[in-house]
Amino acid sequence: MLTDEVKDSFLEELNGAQRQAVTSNAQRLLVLAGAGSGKTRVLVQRMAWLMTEHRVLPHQLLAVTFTNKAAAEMLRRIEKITGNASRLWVGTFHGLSHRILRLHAKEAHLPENFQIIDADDQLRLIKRLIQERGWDDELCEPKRAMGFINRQKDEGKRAQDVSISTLPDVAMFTELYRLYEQHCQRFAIVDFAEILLRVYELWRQNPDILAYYQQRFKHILVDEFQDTNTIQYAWLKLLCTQQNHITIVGDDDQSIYGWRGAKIENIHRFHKDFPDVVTIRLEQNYRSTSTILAAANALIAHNASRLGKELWTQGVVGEPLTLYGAFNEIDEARFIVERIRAWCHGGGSFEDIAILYRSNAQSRVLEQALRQANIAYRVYGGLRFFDRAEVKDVLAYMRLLVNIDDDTAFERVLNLPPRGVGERTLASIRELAQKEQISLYKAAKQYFPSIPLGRISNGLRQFFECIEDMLVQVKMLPLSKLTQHVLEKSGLMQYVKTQPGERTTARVENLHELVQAASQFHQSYDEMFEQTSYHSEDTLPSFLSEVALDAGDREATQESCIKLMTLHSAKGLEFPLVFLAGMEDGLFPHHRCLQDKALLEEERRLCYVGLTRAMRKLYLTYAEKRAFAGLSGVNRPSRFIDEIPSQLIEAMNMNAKIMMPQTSSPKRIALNDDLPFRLGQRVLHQRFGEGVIISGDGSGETARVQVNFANEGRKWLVLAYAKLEPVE
DNA sequence: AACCATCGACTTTTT
DNA sequence: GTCGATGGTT
Repeated sequence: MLTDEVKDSFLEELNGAQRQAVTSNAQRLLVLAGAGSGKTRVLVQRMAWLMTEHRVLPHQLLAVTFTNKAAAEMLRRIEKITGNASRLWVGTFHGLSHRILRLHAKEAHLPENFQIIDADDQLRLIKRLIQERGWDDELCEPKRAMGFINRQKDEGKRAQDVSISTLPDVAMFTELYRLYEQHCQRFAIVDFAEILLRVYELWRQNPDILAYYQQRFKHILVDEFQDTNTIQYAWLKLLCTQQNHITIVGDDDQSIYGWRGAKIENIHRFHKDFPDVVTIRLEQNYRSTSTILAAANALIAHNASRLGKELWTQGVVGEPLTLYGAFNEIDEARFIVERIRAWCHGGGSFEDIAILYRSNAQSRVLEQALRQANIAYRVYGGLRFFDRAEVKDVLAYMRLLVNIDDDTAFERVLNLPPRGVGERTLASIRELAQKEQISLYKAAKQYFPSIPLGRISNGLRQFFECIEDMLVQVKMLPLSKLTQHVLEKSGLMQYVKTQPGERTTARVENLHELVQAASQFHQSYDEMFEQTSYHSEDTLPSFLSEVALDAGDREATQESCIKLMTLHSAKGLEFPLVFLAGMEDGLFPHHRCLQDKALLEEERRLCYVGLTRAMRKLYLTYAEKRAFAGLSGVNRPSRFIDEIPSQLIEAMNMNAKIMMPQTSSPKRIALNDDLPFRLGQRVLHQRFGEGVIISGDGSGETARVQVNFANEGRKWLVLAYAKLEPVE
């Protein structure tokens, strides 16, 4: 445990508010932790404090995070302080819920071998169900259907709970939801949202099980509380009793996941549900210069609905923010490269630097410029390891070995590598499966004898032989050997090697990496259960679950390179030098958010997150003209720039004379003050109806605007001819 | 059944 | 500009 010496030293290093938060005896504690205020540290130390001062045992603590990365980091730090955290429950909502489902599979009405499917597989399944139901996927768009189903689940609703609606879409989606529920239940598959909903229902229906967890967890701690959705809140609330304690940590100003169901209101709800909440604000920032904080504070002050919080620092004033208005996106990239060079000339290093942007598509031009300048960079947030197609293919074979009724896995690998069993054959198998109400694999087996000898029958036999051989090997080989075997026996490795394309090497490497991952998992599994598993029967199901719930951030931490990522993925990180690129109305704030006050406030919070990533120096850049999505548009600098006090910003115009072609100067006049139109303006057109101006071009008689019409889509209109009327 | 060309769409992302 | 889906061709 903790020595007194260590204990004293860690309390000494805390400021007043932090110490209060660490040592509070409140039963319901809310810590409003601003960016860079030492939030994780407080959480970790509070847990250490509880374990020492209040003799709370490790297994009586529950710590919930949103990402595996955050959970791993927290665990690492607790272990470092206390030396023993093995029985501590630290994990994501999904990870913890999954653990509970495995422990109580029977009571949760799930078979032991249930498997988790990811969003990709979920979409495939939904597509298939739409087809089977005989609906047109133009009418019943799979993506929207999936969104609907997941939204219902996130709200805690089953198909039967969805209120009857006269809207045709809702009725259709609800019916699909019911079919989807049936399918998943019958074939033992569980999607991400289901994991949480199942545990919630398990607790509701089994008071004894709930009571066990309520009594066991004396202290519950939740990180990033502003990102909880309805079901997560309900999940937590069930665990809370008069006897146990809960600490929630969050920052309403950094809530940027409203679009996927996160509810800031949960913080208010917490106050309502627990009248005795003690609130502590962590407002001292240890990250940024006071100039950067002043900018961030001023920006976020424009949001109406806030709990209120203002960051301050004892640190230096630092340099002003630098604003650069580029002629176009290429010029913007060039400017950034030039500033990176200057930074490194001044003794800075590449790893200090991050370029942040609103949408992934912006990275391309930046990457080009960086490559040209020979600057090492890494783009974050691409496809994650376990999402790579070739990796998922192998995993699909392995999923079939655990659950032969896993239709999604079956469909994925039936003809992979190609063995002559195509769409037609699959359709026949599907038909039989639906008629007999059996899984695709069983249907295929049944269907097989009726096929005339030939290419198709050969291919199918080959497939069966392959699967049956693997089913035997599961009982013989350890996990890594089995993975290797699946790679060879399926012919996937061979196939990937012979496929043309530049990515061949990377794909082969990924497959080797997967064997490596399996081997690692195997080892840690054996360590955990103090045994040696000679075959994969036990380890494979856990491996697959782990893989499904873990994005696999196994990227080698690059040496010295600059980082490119979206503002969303930058949350929680910090960099000495930050560029916020693409500060243009329409891009950031995104044009889809311009109309709606709540959405605009979320964009502003996103900007706040961006600003507060910077420790020492912050650049804001925008491009007057940007080629985006194939067409070029003229943009106004982001309104967020106007919301930062101008004395904090220094405008910089590099080589303005050379780089700005003459055509660029009168451009913005068309959309400026003298005309009744501006970007984001709602307008009415006689024929096309109502729409929103999304960009403009030219001036005077040739001035034209691009309007996004509700019914007609995007159109370019010359102002002189199209009689547009502004709409309030 | 497998491959290639053309068309259109296009925030943000974890589990 | 790039990815994915679709449709026609071999």
